[in-house]
Amino acid sequence: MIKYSRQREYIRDFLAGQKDHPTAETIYRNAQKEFPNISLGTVYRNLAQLEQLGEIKKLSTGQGPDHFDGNTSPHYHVICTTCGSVIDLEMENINHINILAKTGFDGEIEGHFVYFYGTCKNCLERNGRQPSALPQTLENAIHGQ
Amino acid sequence: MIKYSRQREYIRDFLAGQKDHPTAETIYRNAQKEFPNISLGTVYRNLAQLEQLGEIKKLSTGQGPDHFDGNTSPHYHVICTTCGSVIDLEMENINHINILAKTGFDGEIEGHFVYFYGTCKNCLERNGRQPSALPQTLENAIHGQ
DNA sequence: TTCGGTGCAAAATCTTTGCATCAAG
DNA sequence: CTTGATGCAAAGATTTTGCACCGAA
Repeated sequence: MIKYSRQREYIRDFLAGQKDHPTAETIYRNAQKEFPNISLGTVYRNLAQLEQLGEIKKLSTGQGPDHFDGNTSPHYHVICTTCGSVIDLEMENINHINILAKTGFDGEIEGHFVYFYGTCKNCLERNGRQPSALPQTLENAIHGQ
Repeated sequence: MIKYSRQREYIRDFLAGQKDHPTAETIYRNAQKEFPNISLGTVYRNLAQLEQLGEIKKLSTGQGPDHFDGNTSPHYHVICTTCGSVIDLEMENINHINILAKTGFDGEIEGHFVYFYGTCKNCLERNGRQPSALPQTLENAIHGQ
């Protein structure tokens, strides 16, 4: 049985009010303003719990720490390969790809994770719209999973 | 300038011959059969280098260690949420989703990562085709990124 | 000979966990 | 009271790195 905690409420509310997608570390540093003695462990435990409850989503970008999203409605994200930020994407749903996947898989397809890679507006402007400042690593990683 | 190394060649060849997608640890344990003193650091360094060269791909599943794929042709993967294995998927390309993404993003879309989640044939048979043995965590994570 | 690669171990990064104590129910 | 939540610190899991030595070119 789950008990109320001010720390958990803070984390939920903080995430709900953020349009970016902070990491545990960022959430922790903000929470410290209100709870000077809060620990990172508490932040991680609450994030895990909130995710279980379906009140937040964890975004694993495959580079660096996970990010967290207080918006649980279905939507996709772009990871800016220049600055690393994780940005909401308004886009029609693409659940039809599950059906495509099913035809080629001898088992059950239950869902998908999709992350787009690209360059955000800010970074485009800052870099004078160069062809692609992608690290080779990502450049190679991008097509085909 | 890159110099030849037997260790790197072994890793490349090993990956090319695997249809599953081993982790660095698994590659390491296999390499030890041929190079009893090889170190995990060497494995990681060579994997990073091979990825840079575009000769292998890194698959970040968001749970546990990264997996590596010696097949660099465009294709997608299913992660079995029961046994954790990463399985190749034959499926028509879905690059059109980049265009959908572009219309909703004020910046450049350069590519995407897609991972499907589901249950592989083996696990379905082993578990008598239960509705879904998904951990709640994944259940929540699955729809919408 | 030169300089990239290796083995080894230490460190870095990110996340989880044991435990005594605190506080919600 | 009872039991979940917290703070703290230690430990875990994964990956990276410094350094002295080895080996490819």
